[in-house]
Amino acid sequence: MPTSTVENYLKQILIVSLETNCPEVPMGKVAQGLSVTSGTATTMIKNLAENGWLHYYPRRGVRLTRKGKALAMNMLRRHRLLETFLVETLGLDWSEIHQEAEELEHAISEKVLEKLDEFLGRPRQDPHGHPIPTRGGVIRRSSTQSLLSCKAGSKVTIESITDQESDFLKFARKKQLFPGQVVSVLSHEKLADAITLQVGGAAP
Amino acid sequence: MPTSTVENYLKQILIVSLETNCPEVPMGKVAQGLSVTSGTATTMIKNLAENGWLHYYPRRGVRLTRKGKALAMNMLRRHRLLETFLVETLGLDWSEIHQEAEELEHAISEKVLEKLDEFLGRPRQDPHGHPIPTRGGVIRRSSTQSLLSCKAGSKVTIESITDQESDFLKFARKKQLFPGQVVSVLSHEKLADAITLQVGGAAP
DNA sequence: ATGAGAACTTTGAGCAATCAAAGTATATTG
DNA sequence: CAATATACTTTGATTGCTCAAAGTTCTCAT
Repeated sequence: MPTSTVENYLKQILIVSLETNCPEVPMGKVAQGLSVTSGTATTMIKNLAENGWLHYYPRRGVRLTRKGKALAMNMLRRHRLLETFLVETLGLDWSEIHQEAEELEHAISEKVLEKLDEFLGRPRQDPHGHPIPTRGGVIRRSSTQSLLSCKAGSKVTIESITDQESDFLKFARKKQLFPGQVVSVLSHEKLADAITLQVGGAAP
Repeated sequence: MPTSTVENYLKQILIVSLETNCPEVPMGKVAQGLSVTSGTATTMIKNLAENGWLHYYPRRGVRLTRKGKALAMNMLRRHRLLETFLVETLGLDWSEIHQEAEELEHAISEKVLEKLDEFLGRPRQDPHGHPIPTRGGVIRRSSTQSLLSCKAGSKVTIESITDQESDFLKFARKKQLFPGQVVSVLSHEKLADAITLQVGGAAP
């Protein structure tokens, strides 16, 4: 039985590799994403490599094995199903579910998870718009692109919100930025790493 | 924040003190109930005493402080609400919910617990017939007595099933022993620590 | 009241996860 | 190419929880 620490490391690595579209993840991203010192990450990663969860390429990074990826996908499934449950069934706020699911995902058994999936009607997406992996660990590759890479003047539909930070989510909700919403890209401020949007279907 | 180990120790002590109707619980019961060696229990208990969760009377036992009892009651509430959810909402089997709730109870936040309570319609009892403590930590003192203490010939209603062991619960269900069921006590076999029952409302 | 056994405590050790700080390799840049 | 900055690893220590085994205290029956 992997500890919940193991589960967290593997999930974090999977998330980064999905985000960057690259299976090899640098140590820095691991440590940062888990809020541990880089020394801690190195020690832990060597341990995970010894147990066959991933390959470790010193000073380069880390890559999940088949076994490691399977577990990480399962964690993502747990997390996203739980988030769906918390919003759909219990009516919790969009901005507060991430932390809750983060805890529960380590405690829920496969059996309860399946019942929950059934109860929720086997949803495909979580409340953020992210795809929920199947029991077999398959995830629908989404063809989304970052808003930052959309040309000024284009009109797009928000598919998902990647940032899970509570304050950002509150901001997003206040500005009516959620999955399904249509926005127009007015202009880019490359220097400020920002863009200006117009929300809703109206022309710019 | 208490660790889940702390939560488990306190809950176990509360359960024994409720069962025996005595606030002071001997070390042996603690170690046994948690499946740890007696040495481990001693070490841990001293630590809990230092942190104000309980009073420790060496070679005599242990007694929860107000603070300790509050947390323990809260754990019982979590456990029983979760069991109710697992049976009522997800349709899990009576005999398998204890272990599931045992894990989840440490991961669920106060906020989610309240939403769950609301969702379930603020139930008073769990599927075993045990009372669910209120948010304030109050428990309805049940006036039940053990079947073993019922006179032969008497006819009683089962209020709750105390033993949570999965095999016993399967047996109980097969024999139709569940909360609400009416049984007649036919005879006592004191030596075998057993009784003979007739199930259902029919006269003996 | 004493000696055996039960119940409990102490001691020494290990494991998993963490940090701070010192050390090493690699990349960047003048 | 050398100097420096960045990224990563090593080392030594700590914390929380656990066990096995040795030691202590208490109880109770003879």
